[in-house]
Amino acid sequence: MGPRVLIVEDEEPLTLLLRYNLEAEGYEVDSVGRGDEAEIRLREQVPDLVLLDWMLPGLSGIELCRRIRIRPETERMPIIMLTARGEEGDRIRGLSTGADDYIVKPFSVPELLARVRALLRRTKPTHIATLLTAGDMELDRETHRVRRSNKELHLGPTEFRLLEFLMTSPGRVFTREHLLNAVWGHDVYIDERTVDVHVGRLRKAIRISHKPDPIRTVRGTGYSFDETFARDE
Amino acid sequence: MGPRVLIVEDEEPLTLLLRYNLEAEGYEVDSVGRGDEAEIRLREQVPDLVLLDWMLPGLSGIELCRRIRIRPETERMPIIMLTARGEEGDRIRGLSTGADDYIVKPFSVPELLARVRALLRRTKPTHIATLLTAGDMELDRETHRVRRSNKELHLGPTEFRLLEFLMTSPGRVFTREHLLNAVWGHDVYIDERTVDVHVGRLRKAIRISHKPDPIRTVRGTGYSFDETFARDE
DNA sequence: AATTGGATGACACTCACGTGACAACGCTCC
DNA sequence: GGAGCGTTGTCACGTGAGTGTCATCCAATT
Repeated sequence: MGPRVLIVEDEEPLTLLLRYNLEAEGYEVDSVGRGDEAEIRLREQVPDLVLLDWMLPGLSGIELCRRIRIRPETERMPIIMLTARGEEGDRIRGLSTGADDYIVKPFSVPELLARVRALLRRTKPTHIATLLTAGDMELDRETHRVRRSNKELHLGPTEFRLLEFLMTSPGRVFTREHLLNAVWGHDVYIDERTVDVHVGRLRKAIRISHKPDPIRTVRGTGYSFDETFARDE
Repeated sequence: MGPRVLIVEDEEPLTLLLRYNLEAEGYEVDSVGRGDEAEIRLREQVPDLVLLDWMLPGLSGIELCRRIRIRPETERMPIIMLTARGEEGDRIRGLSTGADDYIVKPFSVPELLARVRALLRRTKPTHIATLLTAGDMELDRETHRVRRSNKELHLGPTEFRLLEFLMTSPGRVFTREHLLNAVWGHDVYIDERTVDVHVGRLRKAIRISHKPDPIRTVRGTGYSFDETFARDE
């Protein structure tokens, strides 16, 4: 059983997105929509990490954070704050209240997952795959390096996250909408065709002469990392 | 007993189409035609998912959605909005009063079912078949791949949906009208003969020498995926 | 044989995807 | 500060796969 994560967030779609991706990574996910509910839940069970929204009904994130730190059982439990853009000043207050990390909405899924992993590595050194590999491709989350046939490749940040996300579910086809949510952020307004462009750039970046293209276009639907790619080697 | 789905839709034929196909997938289906009725029904029983039309008599979909999110019992219940073309796009996503997903009419049945499955996978991880298989044929919904005798086949989007739909109810005969509704969309105006052409293309695409044709023509009625096909192997 | 309904090849047309170009932005380094 | 560089989102354009319709041919049914 993986590490337990509690999501405290009132925005339902965001909660689902997070839950889905965390579970896909092997976490045990629980979630509540209100600050006071969260407090009760935390009395029942202490998770390994909490994702805490800044603005909450019932009990504000910052206040909840303070209370968590007071109780001895939850004193050292890692907390990641989710803050909306524009609350810049609040960041510092959030951290000073005792959050271990914060992340600004909108954020990409890989970015969040990276922070979760980073925090859990400190407290719960359960081994979580840091190296994604398929065929002659290798993606190291920790060092942010991508190799193909032991040749180092240069990818932009977005291309890296895109490849990272695709490689976590080889074979699975994602719509452009899904990719925008996962790679760019959960409520950014970006043209869907932009995904095409980045896929194109990614393809170009990982292209090696006489080697097959690992990214598959599914006409009318979206893209996927070709799961047969490794076998074709 | 499968997951329970509530349909809130005033267009009777569409309701029937949805009910029919959802039940074929093993869902427990209930339906109401008015927004205010839906609210009452939801007080009696909370389903696992709601399909909600945007425009409704009695109480608009958007208002109903808001109210659903207010009540604690239905706060986290997945909602899929059915919207007419023209109100589409990011507006709804932005305006979204809490729907988890939306789908634009006209939509195909496989498309809708895919979204229903996706949402229920998160909240109710009851195992739902992602792989359709019959004889030497294999259709993977997740990777969008079709194999026959372990040989990868190439199908266009429409052919894929057509085969997917036929394979979910092996042996059952569908009229052209039914197929148009299910595969193309519930109110597209397309010549019925077009179905013939696509069936022909599908047949050609899945043809392998000396293997039987899995698609059966029922003269005067329509087509079906041959349920004896698997046994003929 | 006549009639009805289905199969199929041809064709025009649409539309989704790939790609190069470009402006805006944020960096770093003088 | 300003110049240079890399990255990003959008657009325009070209191309080819996919789609719908039709005419013709073929098979089944009467």
